[in-house]
Amino acid sequence: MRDRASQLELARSKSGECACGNLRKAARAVTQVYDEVLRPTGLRVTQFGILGTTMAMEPVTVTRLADSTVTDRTTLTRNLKLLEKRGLIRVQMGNDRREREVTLTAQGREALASGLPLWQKAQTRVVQGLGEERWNALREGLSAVVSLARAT
Amino acid sequence: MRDRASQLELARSKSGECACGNLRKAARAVTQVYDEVLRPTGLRVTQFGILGTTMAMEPVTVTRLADSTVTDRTTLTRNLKLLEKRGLIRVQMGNDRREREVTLTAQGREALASGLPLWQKAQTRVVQGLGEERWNALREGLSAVVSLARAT
DNA sequence: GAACAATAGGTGTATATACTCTCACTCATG
DNA sequence: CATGAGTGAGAGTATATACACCTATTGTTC
Repeated sequence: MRDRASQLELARSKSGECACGNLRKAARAVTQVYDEVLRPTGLRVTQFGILGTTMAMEPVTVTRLADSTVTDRTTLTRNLKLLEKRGLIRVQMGNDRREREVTLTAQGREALASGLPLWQKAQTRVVQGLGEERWNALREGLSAVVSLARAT
Repeated sequence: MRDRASQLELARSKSGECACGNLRKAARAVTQVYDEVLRPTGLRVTQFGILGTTMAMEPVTVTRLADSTVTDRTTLTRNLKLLEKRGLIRVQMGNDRREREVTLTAQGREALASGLPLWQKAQTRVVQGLGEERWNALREGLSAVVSLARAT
C-alpha cells in the first residue's frame, strides 16, 4: 500500500481534513463578514484589531505587539505603516533607542470608538449564529491551537 | 455610558474577543507549522492544499474550485498561476469556452504524493496536540463558522 | 573600554488575499 | 438571428503575510 497510486488515493481522501486548510478557510470566510460590516469605517478587521490591541497595551513596542498578535514582526511593521500614514497611530523612538513605541492618536481613538458598534454587529452575528456554547468551545480550541503551534 | 471614554474602555476590554481576530491568529500560527514542515517540498500549505483539492475534484473549473475553498476567484487565479508555472497543474479551456479546466500534471501528482507524509506529520502534530475529541469539536466549529459566514 | 554577542527594527522579495472593472462567451427572448 | 442578460475568467490595485538579510543599539566579557 505504499505505491504512488495508493498515496494519491490517500491524498484525495484527506484533502478536506487539513487542520490548516480548515482554519484558513474559516478565517477567510469570517474576514469577509467583518470587513463588509466595517467598510463604512474605511478600516479592515486587521487594522481595527491592531488599533484595539494597541489601545489595550499602549505604549507598546513593535515586537511585543507582534508577539501578542502572533504576527511576524515585519508584517506588523508594514501594517503599522498604513495606520500611521492615516494618522491613527504614532510610532516613536523609545528610551532604548532600538525600540519603537506605538500609541494611538486622538484620531485613532476616535476611529476605534466609532467603529466599535459595527464590530459588535459582526461579532454578534457570528457568536449568536454559532450559539454561545459552541462559540466558547471554538474559542477555546483556537486558543489551544495557538499555544500548541507556538510551543513547537 | 455612551460617551467616548466608555466606548474606549469597552474597546479595550473586548480587544481579545474578536472572533475574526482569533481565527486569523490561529490560522497564522498553524500555517507556520505546516509551512515549516512542508518546506522540503518547496510548496506552501496553501499550494499543497490546492493540489489536494484539485486532485479530489478534477477536472474542475476555476470558479468551482474557488467556491469549494471559500477563496475569491481572482485570488485563486493567481495562486493557480504559480502552480502552473511550476508545471504542477494544467489550466486549459473547457467545452464552454468561458471556463478553464484545472487538472494535475504527472509532476503535480508526484509532488502531492511525495509531500503527503510531511503533511501527515504536521497534521498529526496538531491533532494529537489537541486531542482527537477537541480536534473534532474545533473542526465542527470551523465548519459551522464557514456555513454561517457564507449564508450572510 | 574594545570586541563580540544579543536584541529591536527595517528592506527586498515573494506569496496570499480580495475588490473593482473589464472582456469573452453563452443563453434566452423577441 | 440580433440583442441584451447572465456567466466565467483575468488585470489593476491595495492590503496581509512571512522569510532572508541588513543596520543600529545595547549589553557582556575580558
